[in-house]
Amino acid sequence: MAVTGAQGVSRRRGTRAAETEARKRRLLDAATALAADGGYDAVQMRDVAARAEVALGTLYRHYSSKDQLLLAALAHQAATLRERLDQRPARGETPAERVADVLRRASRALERQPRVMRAMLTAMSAGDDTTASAKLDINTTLRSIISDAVDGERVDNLDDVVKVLGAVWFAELTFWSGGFSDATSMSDSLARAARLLLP
Amino acid sequence: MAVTGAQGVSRRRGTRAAETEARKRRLLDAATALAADGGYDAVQMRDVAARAEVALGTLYRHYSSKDQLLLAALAHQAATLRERLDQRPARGETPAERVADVLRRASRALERQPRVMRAMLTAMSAGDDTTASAKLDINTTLRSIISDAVDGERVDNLDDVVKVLGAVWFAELTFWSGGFSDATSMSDSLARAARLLLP
DNA sequence: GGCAAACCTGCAACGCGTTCTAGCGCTGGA
DNA sequence: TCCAGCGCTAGAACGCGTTGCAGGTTTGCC
Repeated sequence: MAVTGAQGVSRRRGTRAAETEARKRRLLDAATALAADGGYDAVQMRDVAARAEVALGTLYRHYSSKDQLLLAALAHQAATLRERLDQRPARGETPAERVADVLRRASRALERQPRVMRAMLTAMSAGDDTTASAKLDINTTLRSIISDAVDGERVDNLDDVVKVLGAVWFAELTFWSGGFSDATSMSDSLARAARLLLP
Repeated sequence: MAVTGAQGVSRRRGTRAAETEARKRRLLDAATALAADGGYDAVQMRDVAARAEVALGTLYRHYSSKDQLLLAALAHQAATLRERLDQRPARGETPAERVADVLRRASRALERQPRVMRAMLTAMSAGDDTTASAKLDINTTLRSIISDAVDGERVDNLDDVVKVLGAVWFAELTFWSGGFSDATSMSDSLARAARLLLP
């Protein structure tokens, strides 16, 4: 009687490794769905596991903490964003305009699912050492999005500029997620910063 | 027998209101001391209360959550920093140099008690709505420190520049506290940002 | 076929933030 | 002078992240 649920269901579905992948996917989906409803607090590990039809221990086998779980989901979102932006490159004459355009589009995506992103950002800014590499990864993706938008033109100190813009982006996201600043003023700040730093 | 501890001790110390203030102070001190030893995790509400010789309920009466407590401690530190900087104004010929100088000094202070500041930053970036005003407050103090350093000189878009520098500062602090970037590279990034943005 | 290792499941248990209860003493106003 | 109410204390209790345990099943290697 012990083993019925997931394994029974997926008995004929594929290889063991594929099932494991599917389980991890379900876990990320479940976390995202719960975050969409009630934000960070609503992402409760027992619920995530239940919704993904997976045992709690298995959840912890794949994602060693709640923050790791949410960061993995965030990394997935960031990658998706990057792909979408790759397909429709930024518009604008100058680098500053293009960067502002990209960041504005990104902000628009946030507004659609504010709770989700807030939950993930909460995980992002938790000061846990063990999540450092996940965070670095996400940060790299964000920077690459910016530097793609600058594109073509030669810009002095490009790396530094991108770093500063990445920092501003991150800070604005955190402020927004902390509740004092709406998405509009977030885009505005980013656009202003881009104008200050880029031709 | 129930009421002996704190009240007994402070029986002759002062007015009721003064005792309350003293208790709040002890709570902040206890939180800071525990943070100095073991960081965020070591700041356990029961321990804070015990060390301050105050009942747990009283701790919660004054600071309605662990994050509020740490943010109050952080606000106190920020105010102290500001005073110290007021007494010894920033050095440097240009605004950029002065800003870099101030931020470097601030970073130095962090290195002295890294765990404390990391614990407080963890609280700062937790996405809790109820702490928004405390965070805003701290942010205002940090910005005022920057804009004092720019001083005198007329700078275009001063407000925007200060906002960007504040954002970079915050982001760098978070990265540092997250474990990937040491205090030195934090000052460097800040100096570079100042140079990009200021004459 | 046999066996160890890797994965899962269900479930109990622990730690710590937070809340709640009951009771006591001081203080300020009627 | 008496009493309402606030601020405090001790301590129990609740919720949720996290860990541990005792099985079962699958897979890869001999």
